[in-house]
Amino acid sequence: MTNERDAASASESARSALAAALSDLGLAFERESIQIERPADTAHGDLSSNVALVAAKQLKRNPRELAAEIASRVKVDADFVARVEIAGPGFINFAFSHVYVTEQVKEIVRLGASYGDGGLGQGRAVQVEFVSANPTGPLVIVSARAAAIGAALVSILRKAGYDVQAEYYVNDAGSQVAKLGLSLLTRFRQRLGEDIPFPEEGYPGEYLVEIAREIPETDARAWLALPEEAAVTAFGQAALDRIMQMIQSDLELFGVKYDRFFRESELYRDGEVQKTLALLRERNVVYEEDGAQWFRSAELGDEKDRVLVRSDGSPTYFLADAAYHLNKLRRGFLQAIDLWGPDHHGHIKRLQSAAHVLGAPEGWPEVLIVQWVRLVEDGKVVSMSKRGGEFVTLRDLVEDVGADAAKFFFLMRKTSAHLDFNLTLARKESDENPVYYVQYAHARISSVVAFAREGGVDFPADTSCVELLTENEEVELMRKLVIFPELIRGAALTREPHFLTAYAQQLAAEFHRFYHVCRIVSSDRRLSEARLLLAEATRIVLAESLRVLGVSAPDKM
RNA sequence: GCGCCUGUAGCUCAAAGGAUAGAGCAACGGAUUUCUAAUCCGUUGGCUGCAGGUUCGAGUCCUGCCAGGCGCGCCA
Repeated sequence: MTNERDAASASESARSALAAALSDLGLAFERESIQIERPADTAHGDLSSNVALVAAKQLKRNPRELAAEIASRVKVDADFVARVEIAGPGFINFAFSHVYVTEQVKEIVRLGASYGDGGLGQGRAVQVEFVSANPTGPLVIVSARAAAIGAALVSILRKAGYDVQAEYYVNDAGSQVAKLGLSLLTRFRQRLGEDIPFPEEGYPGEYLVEIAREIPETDARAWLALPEEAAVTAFGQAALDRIMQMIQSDLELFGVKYDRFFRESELYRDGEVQKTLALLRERNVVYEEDGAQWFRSAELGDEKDRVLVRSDGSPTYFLADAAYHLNKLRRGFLQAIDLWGPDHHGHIKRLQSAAHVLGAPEGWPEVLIVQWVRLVEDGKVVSMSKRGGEFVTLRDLVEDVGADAAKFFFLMRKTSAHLDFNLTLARKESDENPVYYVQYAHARISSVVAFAREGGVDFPADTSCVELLTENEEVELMRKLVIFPELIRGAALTREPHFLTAYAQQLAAEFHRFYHVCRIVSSDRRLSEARLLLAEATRIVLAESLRVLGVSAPDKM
């Protein structure tokens, strides 16, 4: 632990105090079953427990009276808690002491970016696999959302203390490569002036015309001379390589980084697909029917049985996917999170049941469905398909609204919910746009710090002056700062980055309020230094919130 | 037909089973001799799709409807 006195330990302190009070009253209550939560309304204090409400039911007592009795016996650590109060139907509320809150401000300034780093993960390995779009064209909008969410999850989990690997699964095997090859082959022949129709099953996008223009003519002519199947394969590989380059440069443009691009073809090359099939056979979950080999997924909770090997002997995508996940498991990822599109939700059961048969825990891997995105412009839904069979791409979006706004907007909504992306709003560089609102707060602080230094006021070596921060706006801002470690923990546990977009906006709002009411650089030197420290603590937490969301924190705007 | 996701203010969305359901935008009215007005303050706005149930307590969990999206292939 980098920070022993963070808000989590404040909760622990409150829990211990309650447990002692309960046992004082002769009530047997398991310590872990005492719930401590953070009230939605800050008027209800900083921490709250419903233990009296729960106990009252069992004891058939009046909850408020019981709460009063418990509260009167609570002995709290004054370094953490200033007041204990009864409220509502019988909640016991704790208010942080001023000492605790101001100590946290010092702590934030001392720790810098590592404030909020948590021990939740305890260094455990987690893999997050996201986007993994088929390499048959540029990344489209739903992939952009998955990229934003996946990258944010990776950062959040890392901050929460997990050893995280970000991976992209490249489907570079199977029938689509042949389709892609045939498409490029046709485009190349068209480039040579042949008047031939484009295959109906092909990928009609303009990008293949461009690739057909870019590939060296001598190479391509040599491929054309090969037998048809070999020719299609050669063109397919060429298309695949170029498209993966496009995808990687799109991701780079978006500021999303991976630790590994895992190719499906590796699984075939290393015989892992066949080995996986053999393992499933050993477990007696495979049978043959109509010349195909089936997985008994219906017995394992799926709607029906699924084909592993087709009657023509070729393995299905599902078998390869099972092999891929066995590979993940063997790489030691006891936690694996897959982000999939909503059109794949029907695959969750079959994959989890196959993985379970192969030795994974139940419910492994965790699959998060990233719901569809609709683009809205001037109040109307924008069609995602453009001329020539192309779709609005990640690159189009980034060029339109910028990577910061795109990411922030994608992360404002919970992952499982449909998202209407308001292009008109995202384009605006004004106060209506939440991402600028947050970034502006950061820039404003940087500017004020610079101003203060010019005037000879700097961060003091002796930080005890923060005790002077007693104005309402100062206290509210500090209370917002100290919950940051919990937010990281919560976002990591629920796998929901949108907690942090909401938090960043709230924190920015608290700062702006504080700034408006409390002049930072004034003739009172000690107070100026104290406020400068508070501003800096805010800047640190804002910057860190934005960093895990993948959004830049500018010093000037 | 079956399965998954969604339904909250005019719009976009929060609320990890808790207290009077909150923000932003939009609309209207205010605030600056001062460190960034891309800011702040205020007002208006709600039968949380409908009906039951579980619970001390339900927007949240369960059941049934209604509406929208997606899926239900020896495609990936």
